[in-house]
Amino acid sequence: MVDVETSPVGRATLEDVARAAGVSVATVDRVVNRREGVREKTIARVEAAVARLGYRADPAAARLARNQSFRFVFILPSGANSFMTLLSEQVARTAEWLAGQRAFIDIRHVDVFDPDALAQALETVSPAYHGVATIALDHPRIRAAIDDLADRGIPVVTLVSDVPSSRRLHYVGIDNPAAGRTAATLMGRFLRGRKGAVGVIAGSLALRDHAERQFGFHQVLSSEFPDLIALPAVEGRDDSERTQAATEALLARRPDLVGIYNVGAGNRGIAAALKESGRSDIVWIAHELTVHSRRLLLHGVIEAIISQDPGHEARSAARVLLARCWGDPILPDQERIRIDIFLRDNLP
Amino acid sequence: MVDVETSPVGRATLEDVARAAGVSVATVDRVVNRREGVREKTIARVEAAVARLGYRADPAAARLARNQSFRFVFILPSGANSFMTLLSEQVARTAEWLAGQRAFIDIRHVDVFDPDALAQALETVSPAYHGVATIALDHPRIRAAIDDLADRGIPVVTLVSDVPSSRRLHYVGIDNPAAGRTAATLMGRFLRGRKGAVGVIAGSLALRDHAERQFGFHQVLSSEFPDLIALPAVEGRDDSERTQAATEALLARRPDLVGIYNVGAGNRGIAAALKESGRSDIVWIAHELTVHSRRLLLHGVIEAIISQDPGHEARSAARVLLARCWGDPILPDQERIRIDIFLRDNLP
DNA sequence: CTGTTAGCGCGTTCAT
DNA sequence: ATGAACGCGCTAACAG
Repeated sequence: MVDVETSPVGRATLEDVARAAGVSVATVDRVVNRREGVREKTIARVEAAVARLGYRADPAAARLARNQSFRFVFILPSGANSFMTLLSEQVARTAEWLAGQRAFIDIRHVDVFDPDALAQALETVSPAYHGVATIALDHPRIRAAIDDLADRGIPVVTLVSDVPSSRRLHYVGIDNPAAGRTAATLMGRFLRGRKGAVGVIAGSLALRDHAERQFGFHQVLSSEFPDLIALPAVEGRDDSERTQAATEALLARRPDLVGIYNVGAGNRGIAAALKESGRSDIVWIAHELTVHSRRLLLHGVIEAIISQDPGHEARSAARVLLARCWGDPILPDQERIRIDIFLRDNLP
Repeated sequence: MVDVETSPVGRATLEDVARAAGVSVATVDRVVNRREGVREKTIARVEAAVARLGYRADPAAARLARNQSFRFVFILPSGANSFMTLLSEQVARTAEWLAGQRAFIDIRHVDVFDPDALAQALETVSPAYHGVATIALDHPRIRAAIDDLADRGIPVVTLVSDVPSSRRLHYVGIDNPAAGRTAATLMGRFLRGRKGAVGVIAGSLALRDHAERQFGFHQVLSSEFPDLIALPAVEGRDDSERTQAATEALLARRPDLVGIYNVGAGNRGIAAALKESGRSDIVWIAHELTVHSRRLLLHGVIEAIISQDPGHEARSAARVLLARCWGDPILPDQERIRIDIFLRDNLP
């Protein structure tokens, strides 16, 4: 019981510092918050007192005194697959939480496959908002709309899928090429000793996250697992029926199919096609933990799920926006969204 | 751009409610905080006003007015392997964060392999503390010490390794049997088509987390992968040298060894033994992402790492303790510690 | 340049 | 059973 790190209890207040430095609270406030109009000498005196007393501002009191509130708008896809529904729910929860921090979230839904609709939504964001979070398409008009908001002083956070060339404040989501590589490594390892083709299904390669995953997957599979051939991606529009049709075509075309990597949604369609075909030895890796993918994983139909935590993402987007409004720094560690791998054994 | 969920901006205050209900703020406060001494009729009137205005207390103002601060003590192992060092760092960071919430953390270090030292540390916790977090041993004297603290009104949170039969407030850590099962599934899948023995190395089976992981691993490996034989666990005391010796003995004893599952620390010892033996085809799965295990994973020596996020654990323990002090509910979703799987592709 | 002071929304006496 | 008033630590407007 040596080595006891003890923290001073009972913190110093602005007034304590003022007294110690022989100045008024207003001056201390100016120094602490780096405002204009204080002599160098006074600054030094105050800073010495701050250091000596170990003063740290009480954020609760500051927030109360500042008495501002903020409004953010989250623009989410309306074509609600299970993952997007989860995300919307988590945004709603986050909104409740935020209300306690004097910040408020409005939610708007737009068609994610329609760049014009999204662009228009972004272009018409009311100046009453202090921040925007959205699942963006990487498209020139969207990029312009984001840059425009930035010019108007409204920070934009991209969620789930990034627009790297834009002036968005921050991207909240996983590293999608890495997610694709992760899927490829799992696929290759799970298929050890087998030869054949691996099908890749995406919602749309116009979606940056899907394209990036696909890219990472092909990269690793072709370089590390020469016995496996990753097929060019087919598109299922994140929709069960179309995905089922695409899978059926794939199964018919490739009798040598040993694996399927689904980059997007529509897992129920794949399950149906697979069941119907009777091919039970196909290793299937999917994205996003939802009620459906979870069930398929538990039944051994899906072998692994690569996922991202929608709750973490919603909270992170809100924290980043809020930090920006308060001028606080963000903690990159806490905001980093992990690439989760779920097997049936480590399901939450 | 239909479907716009708009939240009311500009929240109602206690005073607004008081005015609306025709009473004073003190009375509203009594009703809202469920204090004694208000007539049924008045309560009803106030609650109606609360509902009508959608009043929600401002936690910042409440904390400020209450003007209390709390002290917690974290009792951590002194035998610092890399993971424990990471955890200590994260606890220190959390302490900084907490200071902003008017709560303070002291850190104590004790020998984790000595139940008496830990028990004594717990038994002598000063009544000045409002909560304790510790990596506990599951041992009668420890259990008694925890229950004792609970009797004294000091809540205890167990970290990383649980003491389920005690009256601890909460366990912050992963589901260890599930972690073991996860390791087994990965091991079995990665070894598809191969036959042989799989070695299991633990720090000590007296540590509940290690024993549970070992249990889960054996359970799944024996039931799902009949070609693989999980050997009884050998102990390495979470120490590199002893772990190296144990691994060398294992390698010598079992020429049919195809896999190693290390439940605890000491990975550098295993790496040394493996290198020296020249057996490069052994699938090795380890626990906890540290600088060492990370390097081994990147070099392809370790195939997968099962991990838990020490930053999340430290913050979670603090949040749970704080929530208890404030009488706030905890959000199980946010406090659940995930079983992370890292391959070289999804490293943070 | 620096000091004084009135709130911010809620908790908590102390009166009534 | 209810109300008035002060204080928590900080910000901001104004005074000097």
